[in-house]
Amino acid sequence: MTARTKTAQLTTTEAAVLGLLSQGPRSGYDLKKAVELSVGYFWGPAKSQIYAVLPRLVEGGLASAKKVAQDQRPDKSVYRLTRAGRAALKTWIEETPAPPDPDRNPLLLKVFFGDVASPEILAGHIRERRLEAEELRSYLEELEADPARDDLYEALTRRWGLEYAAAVIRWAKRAERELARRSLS
Amino acid sequence: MTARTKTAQLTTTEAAVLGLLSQGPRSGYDLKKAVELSVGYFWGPAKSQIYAVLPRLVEGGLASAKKVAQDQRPDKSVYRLTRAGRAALKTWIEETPAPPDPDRNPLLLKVFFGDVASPEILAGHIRERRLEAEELRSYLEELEADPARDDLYEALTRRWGLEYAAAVIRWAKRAERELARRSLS
DNA sequence: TGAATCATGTAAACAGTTACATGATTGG
DNA sequence: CCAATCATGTAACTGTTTACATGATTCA
Repeated sequence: MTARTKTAQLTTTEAAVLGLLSQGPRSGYDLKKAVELSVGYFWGPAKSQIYAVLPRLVEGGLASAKKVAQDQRPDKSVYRLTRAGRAALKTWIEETPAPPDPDRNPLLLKVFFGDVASPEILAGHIRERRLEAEELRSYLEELEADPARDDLYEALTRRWGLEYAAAVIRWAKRAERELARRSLS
Repeated sequence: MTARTKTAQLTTTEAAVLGLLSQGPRSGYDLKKAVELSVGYFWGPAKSQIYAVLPRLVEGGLASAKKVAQDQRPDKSVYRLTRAGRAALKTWIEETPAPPDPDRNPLLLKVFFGDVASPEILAGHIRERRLEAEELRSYLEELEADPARDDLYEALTRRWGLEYAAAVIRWAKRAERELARRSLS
């Protein structure tokens, strides 16, 4: 009675890996790269976890592994999505409830208790967050210009990123201004 | 050589609890309530964790505990921020780097791999996220109307919430529209 | 020569959640 | 009478991260 992995639902990272495998077979190493280039800004697991997840998927029949010998490169294992894997991904997308958002936001916690600290330093943290958002924005705008990427679902995620970045930037600018005023008085 | 807790830096939940204690002494139970009414929408630890954190803070000298006997109510322990606690909170706010944002967003992962699933169901998930955001918005707008709450730092966090909610709503409306179109074809 | 890339993993720790446990008092 | 509130905690688990480990090859 080795029933177990059967209906056990996926972790988010497992789902992310299945999702990436749905775009084609990849090794753990490839997956790590693929994460950085696509879902990285809203889902970025450590590489050790990718390697931990893969055998679990194989065990559950959601992916298959094939050892590929290479010369002048270390051997690698290439993983491929199975039909069961695709079905599991579909179920995860459709049925697993996504936790409500906004979730945990440590920066906001700093702001909320900001009167305990120096307004200048706090403004510095906010400024850094704004710079990050500005970088994200230009990265996403570059992607947007690329005509190879006009898939609806990619566009939707990208536009969330842009919407989010715009919100951060607008908020941060105002907050920086007001904290600067507070510093003076 | 029992050096240990000294410079060990705070977890985010510890910082959150110290922050709430900076507003006055409270019991674990009070803290749980206070979380819900203030930082709850961007930091909401389980009550079991609040109870776990409190003795740790006392051990580290960041808070002090006093048992209060009550009649017709269970006894309680009331915690008070110490001077060291306030200093630790300040250090956390000023020096602990906040992880970059956007962070983990499972809904976005669903959208990104959306072509594996049904557009109607996906649109449903997005709609739910929008409804959550609309609720958050009206909650925060209510707070904004309350003249007792015109503290700068509270206002800054509240405005982030409003900015965020607006971004979600705008994004979701468009996404829902486009997915509906996709469903038809 | 030395850093970066390719390639895979293990071990230990960590922050946090869920479920479980108990029991009195108040208010509808 | 029953649900909610008051009040505190433990035990088990989960998902994830960080640090450690190894070693070949390519390129500046």
